[in-house]
Amino acid sequence: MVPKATSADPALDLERFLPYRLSILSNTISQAIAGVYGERFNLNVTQWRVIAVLGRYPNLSAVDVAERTKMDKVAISRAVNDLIAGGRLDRSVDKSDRRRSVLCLSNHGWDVYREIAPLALACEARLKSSLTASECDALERILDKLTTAGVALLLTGEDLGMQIRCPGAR
Amino acid sequence: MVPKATSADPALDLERFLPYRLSILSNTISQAIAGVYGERFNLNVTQWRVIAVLGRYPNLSAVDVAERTKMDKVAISRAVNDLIAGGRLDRSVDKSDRRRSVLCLSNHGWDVYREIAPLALACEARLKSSLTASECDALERILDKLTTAGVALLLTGEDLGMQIRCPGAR
DNA sequence: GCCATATCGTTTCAATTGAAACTATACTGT
DNA sequence: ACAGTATAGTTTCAATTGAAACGATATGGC
Repeated sequence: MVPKATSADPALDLERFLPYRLSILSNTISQAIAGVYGERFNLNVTQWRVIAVLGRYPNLSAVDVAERTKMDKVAISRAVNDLIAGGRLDRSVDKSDRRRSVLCLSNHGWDVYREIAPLALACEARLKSSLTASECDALERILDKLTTAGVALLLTGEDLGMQIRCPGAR
Repeated sequence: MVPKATSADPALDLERFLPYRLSILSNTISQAIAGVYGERFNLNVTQWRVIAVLGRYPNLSAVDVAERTKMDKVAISRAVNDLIAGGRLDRSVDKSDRRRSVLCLSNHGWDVYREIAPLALACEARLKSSLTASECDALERILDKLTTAGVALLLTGEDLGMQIRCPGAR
């Protein structure tokens, strides 16, 4: 008959679990924004991010874009090729290092950027408008802190179990 | 030329863009936590979530689990079958509706749950420990508000710039 | 009872993904 | 100059994903 939380733990409730809630929130927002530009411009998330970063920082190489967007270089490679095929990106070869390509938005790409960027910012503004000004400030701080803590967890987290739990076990 | 922000927009800077930062944060944390249980228990994210929700709310059907975890029912179906194959889940048929299965953790599944749940909570605690108490409180509120706003954006957001149809299509 | 429609869970299939291998170019030390 | 190593970007291939079709069961209207 539906025991509540069987063992001694402080109840792991998925719907209150921070990592899970962040995942739901992030997916919901990404989907919403993708709905705004996806249909209209036929862009996927990776392609849009490439355009966004090149709109802000032109003349990056593919690896630069991958680092800035924190996305996989294979994904970037494919997105870049699709964008070039769609006439939204121009690629040239770096004179001083012929392995590197130099990417920048074409005129058409700039049109797309100038049309979508305000929409994206409007989405963000609408989300933030649900918060008070001080919550908005807090959010900035919190995101920075959590991201730092998350990266630390990623690097050192493997030994969480040994450190935190079960002195006798394992 | 390297224009800063070409048009009239207040500069869309990906690294400061809320939806993007949430995505990075969520991915970083998910990866970190997956590293904690993935290797040790050979579980993927979906399988772990199924175990988590069944540990908290036993005797759900597969569709119930899908709704609670907000994951795809195909993904749940596969995760459930893998977990049963691994002896971590028991399935029986609902007497009053023979389409429905009734899922609950096996003894082995409970062992896994009791071992991982504290680890997951420890991860969460470590993340939260980077925040002050009041930031922690604020985060709860903010996540609720943003999730609500995000869902609203998902449903109505298409007319942000102009009109686009179809809630739920595609 | 019988038909139409809805739901549960699985299977199929085509698209997406990423790790590893690969090509081409660059750098470093001798 | 050469060998060895490192980096940029692409291709390959196998695993993962999810939309749609599906079989089985259930429910509501008649």
